[in-house]
Amino acid sequence: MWRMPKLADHEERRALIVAALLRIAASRGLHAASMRTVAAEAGVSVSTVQYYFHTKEQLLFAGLQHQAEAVGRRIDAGLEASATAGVRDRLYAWLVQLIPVDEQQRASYTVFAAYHALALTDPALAELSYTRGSGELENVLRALLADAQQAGELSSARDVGAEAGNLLALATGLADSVMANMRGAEAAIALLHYQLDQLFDA
Amino acid sequence: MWRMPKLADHEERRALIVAALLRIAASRGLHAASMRTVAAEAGVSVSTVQYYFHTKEQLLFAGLQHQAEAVGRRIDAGLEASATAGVRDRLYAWLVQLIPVDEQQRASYTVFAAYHALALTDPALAELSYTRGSGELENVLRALLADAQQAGELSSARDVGAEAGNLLALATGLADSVMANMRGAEAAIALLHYQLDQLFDA
DNA sequence: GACCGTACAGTACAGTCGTACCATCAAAGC
DNA sequence: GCTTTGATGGTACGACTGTACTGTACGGTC
Repeated sequence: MWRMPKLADHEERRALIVAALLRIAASRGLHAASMRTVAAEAGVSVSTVQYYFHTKEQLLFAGLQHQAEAVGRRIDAGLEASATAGVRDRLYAWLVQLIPVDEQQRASYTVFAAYHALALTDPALAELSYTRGSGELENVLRALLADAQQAGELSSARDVGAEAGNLLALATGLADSVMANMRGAEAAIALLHYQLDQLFDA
Repeated sequence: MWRMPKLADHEERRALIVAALLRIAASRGLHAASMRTVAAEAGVSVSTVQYYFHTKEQLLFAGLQHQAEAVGRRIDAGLEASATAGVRDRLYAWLVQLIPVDEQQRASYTVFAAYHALALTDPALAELSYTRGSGELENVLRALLADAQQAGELSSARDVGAEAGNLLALATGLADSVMANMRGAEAAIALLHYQLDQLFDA
């Protein structure tokens, strides 16, 4: 039996365990993520999970934090990849990251939905998930729209604040509809394109 | 001690227990709804809950069904109340029902979110919640928009199918943002009005 | 008035939960 | 080489879970 080197990398071990937690949450639901199932999925003992996350609450918090950071990174990456494009395309590149197109993004959304539901009845979780950067997303959109307006791409009659809020809500709602199997991801993306056309062509 | 009359009204007793389940789900979360807590909340014994819902799964299903019917009734009522108004106002009356404005609607949304999250990892629940009337909502919207187009209230350049989908997604996303404390219900309603203005004034 | 089915209450059981505790084993410091 | 300490496994405990089983009081039927 191979043994861990003595002074373990705490960051790495915590990441290993959190990854196991998120895999279980995505496949079997957050309610199925117990100390024992997470430990088994990570290939360690329950004591090891306890060692790095003293209580289950801390483990759950770490899972949410990890998830939020991963989503944030993905969105930023999408925006940077289109840094040289026009504002409309940059807006699209940003918003389309919210639509679950592949299995990984569906898994990500599933975990997020579970935490979201939990936060609605758990004040501690709510604070962790909402105060942290929920309004930031809208600010990024607002800045992009303001750029478009200054560049003359967007009619000055539009309210950038309202448009930013509505675009974010639209993308969120479309993501919901895809997860609920109301339509495919391609259909949701087509609807997103349609809305951006209405916004920029008028 | 007062006793139940012998031949009990099954509909009524089931409704009593389901109501207790939904109260717990809204206040403490669906994970806190066990056979014992539901029984205690309903003021009956665990055996009584078992008697009317043989398994916990059946109880959960009944809870979702009850919730879906309640929401459906509320939306229909909002639409009927504005039956004599113009299409734009009817559209608004319909969509605004999705925004959680009072504590009861917040509770309703909390329960729905919990079931939604559960359904993402439970095929049986998913079938019950999605195949049943998720596309119907969009059809109602589409019909309203088609009416508006025929009446000349809405530009014929608009794609009623896309607009219906996007309006529903927008309302869903706005409801999300209100629940996440990103903004108040009034702000969400203002955004909804803004979008309808864009749709009908252009 | 005997009998049967309905509508409960109480309880027991096997399993899982989070967590606390103890043992161990390898590396580091002296 | 011995001791200390970081990292881990194993296990036990009390609480809680869903469900099965048993008992029993009442209403309706004959």
